[in-house]
Formats: sequence, structure tokens, C-alpha cells
Amino acid sequence: MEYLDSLNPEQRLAVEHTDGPVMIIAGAGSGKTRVLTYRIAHLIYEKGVDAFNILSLTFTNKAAAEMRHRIETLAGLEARNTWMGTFHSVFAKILRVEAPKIGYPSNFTIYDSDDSKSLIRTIVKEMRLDDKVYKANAVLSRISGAKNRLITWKVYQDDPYVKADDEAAMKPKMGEIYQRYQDRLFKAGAMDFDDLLFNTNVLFRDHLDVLNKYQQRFRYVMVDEFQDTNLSQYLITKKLAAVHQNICVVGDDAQSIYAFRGADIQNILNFEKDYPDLFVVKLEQNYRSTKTIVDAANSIIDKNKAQLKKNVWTSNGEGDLIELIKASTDSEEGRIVASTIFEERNTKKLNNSDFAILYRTNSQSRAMEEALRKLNLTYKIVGGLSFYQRKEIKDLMAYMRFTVNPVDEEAFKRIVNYPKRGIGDTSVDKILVAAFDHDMQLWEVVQNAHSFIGGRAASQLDDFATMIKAFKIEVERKDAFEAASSIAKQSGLLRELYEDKTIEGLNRYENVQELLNGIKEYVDNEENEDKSLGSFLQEIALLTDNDRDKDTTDSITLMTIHSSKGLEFKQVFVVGLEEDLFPSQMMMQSREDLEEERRLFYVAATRAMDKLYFTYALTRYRYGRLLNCEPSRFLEEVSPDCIKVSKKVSSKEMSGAFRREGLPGTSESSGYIGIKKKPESRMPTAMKIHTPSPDFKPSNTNNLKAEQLIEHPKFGFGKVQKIETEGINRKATIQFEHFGEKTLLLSFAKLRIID
DNA sequence: CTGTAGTAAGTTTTT
DNA sequence: CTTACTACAG
Repeated sequence: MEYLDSLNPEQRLAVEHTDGPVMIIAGAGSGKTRVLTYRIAHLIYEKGVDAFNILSLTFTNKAAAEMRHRIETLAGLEARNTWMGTFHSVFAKILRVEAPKIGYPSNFTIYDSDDSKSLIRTIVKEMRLDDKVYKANAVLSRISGAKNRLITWKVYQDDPYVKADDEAAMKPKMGEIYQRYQDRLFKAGAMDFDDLLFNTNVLFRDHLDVLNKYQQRFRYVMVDEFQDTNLSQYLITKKLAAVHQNICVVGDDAQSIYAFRGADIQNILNFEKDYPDLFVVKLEQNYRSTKTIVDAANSIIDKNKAQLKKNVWTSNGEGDLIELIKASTDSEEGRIVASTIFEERNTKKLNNSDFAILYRTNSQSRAMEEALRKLNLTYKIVGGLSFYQRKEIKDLMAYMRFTVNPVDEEAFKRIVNYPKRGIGDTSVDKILVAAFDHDMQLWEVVQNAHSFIGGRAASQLDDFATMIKAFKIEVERKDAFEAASSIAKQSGLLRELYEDKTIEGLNRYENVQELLNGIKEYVDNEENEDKSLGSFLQEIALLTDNDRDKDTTDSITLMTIHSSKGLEFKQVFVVGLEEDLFPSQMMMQSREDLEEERRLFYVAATRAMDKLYFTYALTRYRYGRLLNCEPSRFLEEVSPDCIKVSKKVSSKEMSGAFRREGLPGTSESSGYIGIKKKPESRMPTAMKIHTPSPDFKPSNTNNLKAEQLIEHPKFGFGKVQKIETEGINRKATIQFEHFGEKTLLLSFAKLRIID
């Protein structure tokens, strides 16, 4: 096989060792995707395995699409028959066939996290609990964490440790919320993201015939980005591979960045224990980046304790040093990045698509966008507020969802009175209560509205029911596109949007049209066998904004570091390297958290092939307030040999920023400025005297009032005298115990409000 | 039941 | 700056 000649010895081992359990530890830029595609081709053409018997699981739809494309190029159309997709999409597809076995309808709805949160809010309200204690986000992530570890509500409630945990957090009702949440999902014929995996586990546990069917079908199982699997996903693959034992996992523990959604790095660290005869290959040669970049990335990741030993190296040249750019404001940061790209592009004859700007949070894209637009540079944003999360899109989808699955509670609440048809909150509540009390299906109650609620609303509901019935008939007779267009028109939704002549209204109208176009495309696509609306809805529920076709014009890529995984660019800007932003303050609760942020930093750095830039700003707007920032600790952790301090900062802005900060240093505002060890002057002497309480956490100062007791990290305890507003700035005059009266800019000051 | 005005609180990453 | 929720008038 001559194509094997293009591989290095380790890669070749990984490709040729097809049978039995295999773990491929693939360092950044080591040609992992190449190995995976060659491996599949090898299975099909050398080992004579039917493509139909190969299952490859990835974490994003994009990665799956990329892999499918590369395999087709390499191995031809035969390879199209391999099962390839994300965990969620593959098992949603299987559940669509098998769901009735575990009591769900096969046209079950998939709730996205907005639906889930809304349901949790309803439940918390129904239980008459304090929604400030039981915040939807926190409750959902707790439940999600349990599900990812396959803990049912029953086990959750019976576990004394969990109970102690919840009680310590003053949230003893968590178990009951979990139970009710699960019950309501079941009644609404709905699964949330975690359920797709959880229920697959249940299915395989309780129906051995079904498990056996898929075990026979998937003789070869491959898992990409294995470091990001959670327990639930791991157990599914383990079960599937139990008979043939042909499981191949590919991953890099150094790039595990999804702990927040249950990824367990122990899966990769302990894999060997589950498979004693495991064959391990390490791909350590990096083909992507310059030596400087590889060294810099290694210097950061080496600080982590939890990792597998490996030595990523490269034979590439040294390349340029990493440029460190300091800006005074976030908008200046944007301007410098934009002008640097402009210059580099022209002097080195590069395309826009050779550049990427990576940030920690989506909100950072704004400043970058503005600067790029001013220089007329074409860019595209990956991710961010998803198309599918827009109100108008969710509204139309809710109509479609309710038509297909008329017990879908969240969809019902969304559309029953939109556009307005005289059915208010009171009536909606009555319907829901009636369904609950009589243990009836939502749709039955709606159809018999007169028996449950009287008056005007009842006859309005009759009209609503008639409309939905008409939709149902359309859905049965027509394909997804025709049914959806008809629903958009008949529901009055299109008219409502059409009549809104504001710019936003126009956009919303166009978005709905775009969704309809998407449905048309789906219907016209030969590969989709089932062209019903129900089937389309299941597909779309698992799509993210990253999966929509963006126009293919040559553009600079803007995205979060999380979505950059697996990609590479000639030049990469990692922006916003400020303490509390990256590493994120919300993450910095434990050593594990810091290590995950380091891995994230590692991922960002290793995206670059030729040149890497780090930038940070001294002040930044967040939530409409100007905050001051300090350089990220990562800038001190990264090997100084790899970094060159660069870029002039305009002296005017610089001194302005320093003055605002009330810092000395105006004199160094011209010339080259780098990170210095935090100057003494930046650390008020007060800090040496007052140590903040161990649990010090800044509070939201929105509601700060006179007489309020507060704690300041540097000045200690004090009492608020008065609050004034000056332009966009709010100032508080505070009488401190030991430091007398001080006036602080609230946007700068971190205060803990003592209740 | 609907619309408006005002208040409160949240801001990480993704399937 | 945003979004979600509440109170109150019509």
C-alpha cells in the first residue's frame, strides 16, 4: 500500500493495528485526522471490512463532516456508508428507532438548554421555592452532571453524600427538582441533550437484544477527541465494543477542555485499566507549528500535574518569536490586531483565511469586529449567539414541534398566545394545571378547552386547536418544506414579522425565510431518506451555529478557543489575555480548574502554524462598565525565551489609561512596553495589611445603597456613605474602618456586599 | 388580557 | 448592556 509510505512509523502503527483495543495519544498537530481517515480506508480496502460495520464518533458536527469529506476523497464513495457523527446525533438517530422500547414516542422532541432552563424555572415556581437559591443555570448543571454520571433521580435522592452536599449548599430540594424535571420531560415526550446519552445507556442496559443488534453492526468503534468523553458516553462505547473489542480511541489529554459539560479526563488516564491488553501509540511529532510555538505551548502544559507523559516535538524551524502586544483599551487592542493583520497580509501575501482571532468569551468579538470593519477586512464569526436560538426561529420551530409532538409543553407555552390571540397567562396556567390534575395529555386538554376553562379564552383555544389540527394533516401529507411554509403562513407568524418594518423586524423576517430555505435544502438533499418534518426537527435540534454554511469568501476567522479545536491557521491572535478573563474567574475555584484553563491556553497556542500573537488590554468594557484588567498569569508562565514584546502603543491613549487607573507610569507611555512583574506601586500598601476573607467574592454593585456594609479586597471593611453617577461611571464614597473615607469608581472596585 | 415602565440580576466554554 | 420578571393602568 503506497499511501502508507507517507506516514511516519508511529502513524503507520496506528493505522495498521486495527484489531483489539487501541489508544492513540495524538499530540497537537500530529496528523490525527489523517491517521483516522487512513485507518478507516485501511479497514475497508485492506481488511475487507464493510463500511457499514464501522462507527466513528466525534464531538462536533463539523469534525464529522470534515472527516467524511476526507475519507471520500481518499477512499471513494464506498466509505460514505460508515456511521459517522457526534455522540448526540448518532444516538438520537438510534433512539428515534428504539425509543418506544423505553417508553418514549419515536417522534420525541429534543429540548435545548433554553427549553430545559425554562422548564426548571416553572418547576421551581410550582414548588414555591426561592428562584434566587435555585437558579435555573445552577440547577440544570447539577442535574446534567448527575445524568452524565448516570445517576438517576432515585439514586441521587438516596445518596447520603449527595444529600449532604446539597444541604451544605442550602439546596436540599435539588433531588426533588431533578425528579420532577425528569417526570415532566417524560410527559412532554422530550429528551434534553444529556438524555440522549442517558437513555441510550438505559436502552442498552434493559434491552440486550437491541444492544446485541448494534454490537453486531458496529464491529469497529472509533472515538475521536476521547479526552472529552463523559462517563455516559464512555459506557456506551464500551458496551458497543464489548463483543468484538475493536475499540480505538484517539485523544490528547492536554486538550481536554470540556470538564464543564461532564468530560472526565480520567477516562483517558485510566483507559488502560479497562483494557489490559491495550495497544498504545503516541504521536508526538508536530507537523503544524514552528519550534517556538511548540516550545511555548509545552512550557505552559508542563505545569499541569494531571497528564500522560509525552514529548511533543517538531523538526520545523524556529520561526518568529511570539509577539506580545499590550493595549490600553479593548478597542485599541482590536485596532492593533486589525492593522497587524492588514500589514502582514500585504507584506507576506497572505489570505484573510490565514488569520484567526481567538478569545475566551464570545462577548469579546465585538471590539474586534468594529476594528476589522473599519479597515474593510472581511471576517466571519464562528459560534456566538446561534441562529437557532433567535426568537423568531425558535417560535417557528415551536409551531412545528407542537404539531409533530402535541404534548411538548415548552413549545406549547411559546406559541399558544403568539401571535396574540387572547389567551393570557391565567388561561395557559389553567390548561397546564388541568393536564396535570387529570393526568391528561396537553393536547387533549386543549381540544376540550370548554370543559376546563370557561369564557372567551376557551373559544380562542378552539380556534387554536383547529389550526394545529390542520397543520397535522399537512405534516402527514406533505414534505417538511411545504408543511413548514404553510405553518409559517397560517400561524400568522410571517405576517406578524412582515408588518414590523424596523431594521430588526426585517432581519427577523429574513431569518425565518432562511430557515425555510434550510428546510428546502434538507428536502432536496438526496441523502436524506425521511423527508418528513419530524425527521427534520430531530436533525436540526442538534445543529449549532457552527454547522450552517457560511459564505465561502476569503475571510478572517473569529471564534472562541473552544470552537477552534481541531483547526489550524498560519497566524493566530490570542486576545484578551487578562487575569479573570483568561483564566476565567468563574473557573478559578480549584487546581483542576486552573489546569483546564491551561489546557485551553495550550489549545489556543497550538492552532498557529507560523506565527502567534498574545494581546491584552488594561481596560475593557464589560456589561456596559469599564473595568481595569491585569495581565494574565499565563503570560508569566509561558517560557520567556519564546516571547518578544512588541508594538508601540499610542501615547495619548496610554497615558489616558494610566491616568484613569490612577497609576504611575505615564512616563513609559511611549516606546516599547512589555509585561513587567507587577510593579510595587500597583499593589497598594493597604493590601499588605488587610487580607480579604477566604470566601471573598465580589458582589454585583448594582443595588449598592447608602449605609450598606461592604468589604474591599484591599481596604477591608467599610460603610457606604453615598452613591453618585457621573456619565457612565458610578462612584461610591465609602468610610473604611482603617483607611478613612475613599471614593471609588464602582466599575473598577471589587466589593463584597455584606447583608 | 395587553401594554408599558420600572426593577433586578446576570453575564464561560457546547451538544 | 442585556434579559426576565413585576406592578399597574387601561
